Amino acid sequence: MAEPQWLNEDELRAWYAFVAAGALMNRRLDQQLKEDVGITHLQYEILVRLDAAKDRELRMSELAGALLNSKSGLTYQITQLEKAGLVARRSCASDVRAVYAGLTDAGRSMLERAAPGHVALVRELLIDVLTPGQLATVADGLGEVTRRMQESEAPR
Amino acid sequence: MAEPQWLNEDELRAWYAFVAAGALMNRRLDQQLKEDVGITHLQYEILVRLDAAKDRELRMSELAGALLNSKSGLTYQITQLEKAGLVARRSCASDVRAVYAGLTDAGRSMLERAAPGHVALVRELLIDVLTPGQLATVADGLGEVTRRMQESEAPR
DNA sequence: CCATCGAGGTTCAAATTTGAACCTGCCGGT
DNA sequence: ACCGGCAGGTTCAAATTTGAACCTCGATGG
Repeated sequence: MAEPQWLNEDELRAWYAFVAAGALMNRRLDQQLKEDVGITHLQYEILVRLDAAKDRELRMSELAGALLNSKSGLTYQITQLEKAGLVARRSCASDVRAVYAGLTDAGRSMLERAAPGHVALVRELLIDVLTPGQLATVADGLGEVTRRMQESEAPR
Repeated sequence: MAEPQWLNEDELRAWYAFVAAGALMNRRLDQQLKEDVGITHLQYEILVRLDAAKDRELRMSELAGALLNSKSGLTYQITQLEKAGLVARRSCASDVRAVYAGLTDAGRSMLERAAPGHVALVRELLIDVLTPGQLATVADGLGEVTRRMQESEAPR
């Protein structure tokens, strides 16, 4: 069998830059959102998806698909958000099993308060650091990376 | 005050590609390493750093700096790795407070077993999906992003 | 119509992560 | 030599995450 194909120096640089940037970015965003408005990055993302959805609501499974965590994790987070009054569960008429999570007015207002600071930080930490060309490359390259991973997703 | 500067379409694409790729990648690597050799990606990274270090050992604080998690998180992981016999703690002669974590022979052997599959997956999911040019851009761009975040690290 | 399979969510226990104390012991200033 | 501050790690409780088991239905093929 062939020797494993180790990463050369450039590949290693790219790999570590990718991993480190992701981790640091997440930490920063979490921190800022927490001290700014008291929610985590994950919760913020949930609110964003709901806000963007038709009627500002989505089924749990749709949310779980868009986000990247497990079903039970989503159940937990939605419960938290519901306790905080930012989201409300509603059962589905046509399918008794299904559950919709909908953004409440408080949730919408939270989003409005959180978004400016969040976006500004994303801009400061990522967008503004890259040239437009680099940004496009990242979008294309990592977009393709993402697409492939989603396709080959081991169906759990 | 100025309207918050929202992200345009390209910026949004880049941002989401970046976030999604990071999350999916981590999930995949964790899965593979776990079912392959029974360690997490984080633990793998710890072993790698130790292996690369002089005398195959590092102080806890050095490790914590290289990795991206909290001090207590590292204590926990090192304890786990020590239970598994992959790492050994050793106290420092010159500074009683300091603790060294060193790779054991079992740890080295684990790394040798884990690395080929891990590297192959990184290659398959990221490296081989990008063109050399894209790879270089990612290394440069995200490298700079990482550097800036580390510099401006709010000293905790 | 009936048995099954599988989808949609939740629950539960176990593993992990985090942040805030908390100990010790190094160090600089007085 | 003595004190206050801080660096290096650990501990502890609380929050989160994960995966497996479970429950309830909807859809499908006989």
